[in-house]
Parts: sequence; C-alpha cells; structure tokens
Amino acid sequence: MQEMLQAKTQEQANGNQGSLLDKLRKLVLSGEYPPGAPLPELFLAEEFDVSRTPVREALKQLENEGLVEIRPKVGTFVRIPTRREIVELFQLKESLEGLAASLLARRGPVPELDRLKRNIEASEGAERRGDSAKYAELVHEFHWTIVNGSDNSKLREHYGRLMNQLAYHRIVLETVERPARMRASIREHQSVLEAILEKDPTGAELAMRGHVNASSLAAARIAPESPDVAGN
Amino acid sequence: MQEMLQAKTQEQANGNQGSLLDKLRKLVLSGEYPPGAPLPELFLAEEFDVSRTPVREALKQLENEGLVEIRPKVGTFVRIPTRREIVELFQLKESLEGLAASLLARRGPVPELDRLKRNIEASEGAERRGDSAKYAELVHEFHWTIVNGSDNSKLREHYGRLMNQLAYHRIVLETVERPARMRASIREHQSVLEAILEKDPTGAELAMRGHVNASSLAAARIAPESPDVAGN
DNA sequence: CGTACGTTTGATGCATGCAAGAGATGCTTC
DNA sequence: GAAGCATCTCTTGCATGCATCAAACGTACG
Repeated sequence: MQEMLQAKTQEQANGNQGSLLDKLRKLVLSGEYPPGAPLPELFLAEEFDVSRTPVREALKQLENEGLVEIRPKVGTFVRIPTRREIVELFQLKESLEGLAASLLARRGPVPELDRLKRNIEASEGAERRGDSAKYAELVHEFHWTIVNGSDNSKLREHYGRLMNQLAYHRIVLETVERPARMRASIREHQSVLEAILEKDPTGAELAMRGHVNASSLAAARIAPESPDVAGN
Repeated sequence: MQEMLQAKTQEQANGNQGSLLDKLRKLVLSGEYPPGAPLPELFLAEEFDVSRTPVREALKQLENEGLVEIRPKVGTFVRIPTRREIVELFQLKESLEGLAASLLARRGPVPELDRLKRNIEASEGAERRGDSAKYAELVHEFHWTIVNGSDNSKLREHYGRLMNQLAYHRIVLETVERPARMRASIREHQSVLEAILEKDPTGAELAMRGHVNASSLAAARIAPESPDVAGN
C-alpha cells in the first residue's frame, strides 16, 4: 500500500506515466543495482528494449532525486549518501514529520485518525507476535499516513524525495529498530496520536519530533561508512 | 576563450556562463516567460542554438522542480502555483527555516554570525534611507545566510527548490512587506540573531518561525488567484 | 624498474530524422 | 446557422548516427 502512495507522489512530480523512470528507481532503491554500480545507458536501453534517449532522461531525473550520480563523459553510478548526508536527511525528516503531525492535529476529524488508531493496534499485534516484517511495514505506513494526512501536497513531495534518499537506510533502520525500540516506538506513536486527537499541534509536533529523533539516533549510529564511488 | 560569440539573442549574451538548465530556469523565474506561456522545444532550441535534445532534458528538470508543466504530446508551459500551493510552500518554508535557525544556533561561532549582524545593520540603513530594493535584497540574503549557516546541504537543497517555486511570489512578498513590515521585520531578525548568539536552538527556531509566519501571512493574503493553466 | 606519454576504447553529449498524437481548422450535411 | 466529422498542422516521443572526451592500456624511455 505504501508503495502505491509513494509511486503516486512520484508521478505527480514528473507528470509522466513513464514507467521506465519508475522501473529504474525501483531497481536502484531495491538494491538490485547496488551502490557504486555503473548504469551504462546502452545496457539499460537494451535491458528495457528502448533507445538511449528515454534512458538518458530517466537517469537525469534520478540524478535530480539524488539516487544516482552522473559523472559527465564518464557514466552514471548508483549513489549512496555519505554518513553526513544521512544525518542531514534525518534532521530534515524530523522537521518535516513534525510539521506534518502539527498540520494533521489542526485538521479535526479526518479518516486518517482512524487509520492511525488501527495502525497502532496492528503494530501492537505484530509486536506481540514478533512479526518484525509486518511491524516495519506498519511503522512505514504510520509515518506516511501522518504525512498524507497533513493535507499538504508540497510537504508530501519533499518528504517523498527525502525518503527515497533514505530508502537504502530504511532497511537498516528497521533492522536496528526491530529488536530494541519496538515497544518504545509504539508508545511514542500513541503519544503522537493522542496529541493529534486532542488537537494539540504543538504537542503533536514535539511528540513526533521526539519520536523521529529517537529512531534516527539508532539508525545513524550504525550508518555504513561512505564509500567513495569515484575512488575505484 | 568563450569570446567567440555567434551572433545570438539577448538571452544568451545575458547569461553567458551556466548551463542551459540554468538559463531556462532564470528566464522562467524572472517572468520573462510568463506563467502559462508555452515553451516549445524547437523554439527554445533555436533561441539557444542547440538541438531539441538538451532543451528537452532541461525542460524535464524544470518540471521536476515544479517550475513548468509538461503535458504529454501537447507541450510545456510555465507553471504558476495555485494559491493553495503557495500556502503549502509557506508552511514548509517556516518549518525549514526554523530548522536552519536551530541548527545554526547549535554551531557556535561561525562567520555567518558576523554576516547576519552586518546584514541587520545594513537593513536598518536601507530602511532609514527608504531603499526598499536594497532592503528586499538584504532580507533575501538574511534568510539564505541562515540556511547556508545551518551547514546542512540537504536542507539547502530542499530550501532552494522551495524558494524557486516561490520565486514568483517573492516579488509579491517584497512588495507587500516593504511599506508595512519593514521595521517589525528587522526587529524579528534581531530576535532571531539574538537567540542564535545565545546558542538557544529552540528560541532561535521559534523566533524564526514566528518571523516567517508573519511575513507569509501578508504575502498569502494577496496571493493572486490561481489560473488553471492546464484547464484540467 | 618506474614513469611519462601516445593510443585505444568505451561511454557520453548532441544533432537529426521519422512517426504519432492532440488540438485546431474547415468542410460537409442537415 | 449549427453540429458532426475528416483533415491538417504543430508539437512531442523516440531511434539512431556521429563527434567528443575521460579513463585504461600499452609502449618507450630514463
């Protein structure tokens, strides 16, 4: 489901039904083409049975999204953010999600609130069952629900770009959050929802920011060292 | 070295350096191509003495930046945000600049602090002289100095995208801020800088957000009605 | 043996040709 | 005169060819 939301956001961004861009993005985000891997236009063109031109355009878009690096006259490579960029992105994430929670709290009764409530209940179930995969999915949905519930399309856009750049580390985050922070995280989700239900924008923002910050710390701690793609 | 100029239009003589993308962006942001204006690839290609291919790539980038709208098989048009989007962007602006101020406050003594101090002094001078153009420029610089001083490249990136989309309305904001909010704005700038100098991230964030919010309200109030270019 | 340098290679960057679609135009018909 | 329809034009979307350039390779030389 969250895949749908993300895809829709991206399509809004490029206004194109271009499946090629989506396919390439998916391959990069999924790690099928690992960080540092070259993405020769001709190879991709043959791979997807199109000419180099649309491949080129898609790659330029991906560069703009921060997912690949185009070195002029040399080639395109899958990009992995440096540790520093990871920290920067998490700072942004905290701010944007705080804004989203605040905006949602202002909105009064909207269907998103029920969804959040059900999400938390499902998360508790997943935690009890030890179903960490389901739990990770629910966490993802929780955050996206709040962002979407903010009813701010530009915020959605920027958040989507940000999360794409963090996608590679989302796995890490989930891996590290699973054992240690499951219960704490659920409690924090509850606090966020409480503040939203009380129509307390400031409280919701602070709760959200605290939650994101706590999660980020764990992830940033184990962020992999930044390999210099060009160095090889 | 690049003096060998092929007799070209004023556009090219104007921005000699910079990529085609930058030139096009400038023309859109400056309003030279007004909102709703069509941007045919062939026309631009001849205008800049290149082929359609690089023009196409640049236009796709601009679409990704939210500055133009590409209607498939129809054409590319200069995009103007709807009033709603303006409000959304200002909400984001407040959040991002708040984050920037907070981060800067954490950083200790950096050259940006002196720059901010000098900026405020110059602003006071401009205000006394009634030099509204200079004042507007200084306001712009103040905000960018804080964002750059945050030492967060991703924040800079997102903020730049955001401000590009607001560029068209920045003029409006400056126009409306000039008579009414000059002095108040300067005081708010001072408050922001004070909090930063005191290394008070929370205070700096709140001061910044209050300031941005106050400025935004005036601008949003007179934001032009959204002409639906696409007719969709 | 190590270094400097000319050559080769492989990829990109751009120009151009062709086809297809959306919208405008004008003709036909009633 | 108005509505419906075929056509026509202008645009984009994509394929392909050629020039260009960075990096790798191999060779000659100190």
